[in-house]
Amino acid sequence: MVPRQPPKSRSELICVALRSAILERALQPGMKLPEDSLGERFGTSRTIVRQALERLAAEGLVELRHNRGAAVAMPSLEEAQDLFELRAQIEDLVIMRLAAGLTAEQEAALEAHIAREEEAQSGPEPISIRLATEFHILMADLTGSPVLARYVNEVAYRCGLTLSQFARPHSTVCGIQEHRDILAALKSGDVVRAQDIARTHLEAVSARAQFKGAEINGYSYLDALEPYASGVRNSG
Amino acid sequence: MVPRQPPKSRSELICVALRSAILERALQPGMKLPEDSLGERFGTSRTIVRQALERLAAEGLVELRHNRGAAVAMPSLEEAQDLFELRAQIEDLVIMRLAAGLTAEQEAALEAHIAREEEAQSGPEPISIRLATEFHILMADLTGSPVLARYVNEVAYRCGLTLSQFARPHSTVCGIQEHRDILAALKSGDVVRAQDIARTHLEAVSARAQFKGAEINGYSYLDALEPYASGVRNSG
DNA sequence: TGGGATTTGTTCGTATGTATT
DNA sequence: GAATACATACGAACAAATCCC
Repeated sequence: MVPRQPPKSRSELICVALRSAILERALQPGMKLPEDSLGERFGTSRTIVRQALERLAAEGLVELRHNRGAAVAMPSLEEAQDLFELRAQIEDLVIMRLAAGLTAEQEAALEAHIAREEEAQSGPEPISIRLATEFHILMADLTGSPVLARYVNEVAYRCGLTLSQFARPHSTVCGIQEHRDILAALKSGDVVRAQDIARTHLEAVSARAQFKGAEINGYSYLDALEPYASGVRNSG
Repeated sequence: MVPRQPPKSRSELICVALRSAILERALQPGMKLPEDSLGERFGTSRTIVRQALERLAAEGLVELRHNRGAAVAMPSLEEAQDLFELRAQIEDLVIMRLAAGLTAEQEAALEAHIAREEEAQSGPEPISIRLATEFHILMADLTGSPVLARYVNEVAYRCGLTLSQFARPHSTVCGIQEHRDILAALKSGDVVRAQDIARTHLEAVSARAQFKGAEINGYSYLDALEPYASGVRNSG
């Protein structure tokens, strides 16, 4: 039973790895991303890395300065606020669709994810942070709309990046209970209430964040990247 | 007085050209986009064309099938509806910001655009179609928020693509009067009314569209592309 | 079915541009 | 301020997959 190898290209895998690394704050805003060291680390040539970086730049996670290399994007505070506002607006649509009739499978998927969040609570903090964002991405996926999935995915990742830049080190971004509340509201079928709860949740997340001024330093990103890279190398 | 050469890369210029071509329906959904012929047409190598195609694929305007080349995307009817719904939701934010206090420059810019739409009314239809979409993109630009500008831009272009696939040949997508109404509502400062008008406008556009089944044929895209290509070649 | 032609995926070398001493 | 070191931008060529007859 082959695990249904999805025909993902090598550069897509690198994208996924870098996105996770950014969301888990292993790669912090401002860190440089030279093509050849990444290529060496991921076991591929610069061309592939370049593709990945260009894609991430299109998504707003990476800044690509002409002839000056790539770096993890450093969104401004204004951008951060715009992103959260936009995200709430888009997720309204997601909530609306799910609340209109939550199937058993959808409910099970959301519960399974919350369970994983609970497990991760005792583990390393970056994992919890990533799972918290991915709960929202899962909701978007469950709508079955590629359009919603795509944009929630992108905006949520960018929000995660802004948190990495502006949030205090140990602010509790998680909010597992709030995810449980959202699920309950979805089950109730009350669209407006579900939207309210989700919106309040997002506002709480962004409010918990904006306290620390941006600080960029500490550069040993290559070691920080190792766990993400190995997954790509072993996939040939 | 040098016309301030914008530091746009060659591939970005090709992106812009292809986007315009798609929005003006010179490139229709399903048309193949071979790297070689595009490179020859734009006077550059395949590498650059490839970058542009990858970017357009990330934006959802182009479908990139592994080892099978690129083609203009063929969104499903469901996707089309999702895109218009999402677009209305995002543009709510745009309207909210502009209606909160429209400056003289913003007003002038919108009026100038409407004037151009009026001029184009007697000219070729594809230009009118493009200008109609770009009115919305201009509104997003005028908010000064790169985030809003970016996503309205992308979703609006994708909506234009869906219209190209599903709208009847000579459906009047334009609605210049509706744009005037939006501007008037923005000037009045009544956010809710402005949002209502904009939303109604978008619903009207998408309603005018969904009548024709998708039909793909007629392939002489190389000639159709010439006017877009020349602008790129002359920019070195 | 098979083979040739066409198109894409990838690598690598060179040129160009930027930062640094 | 000039020269050096470094990183990216671009293009030509090779290899692999697909398409078409």
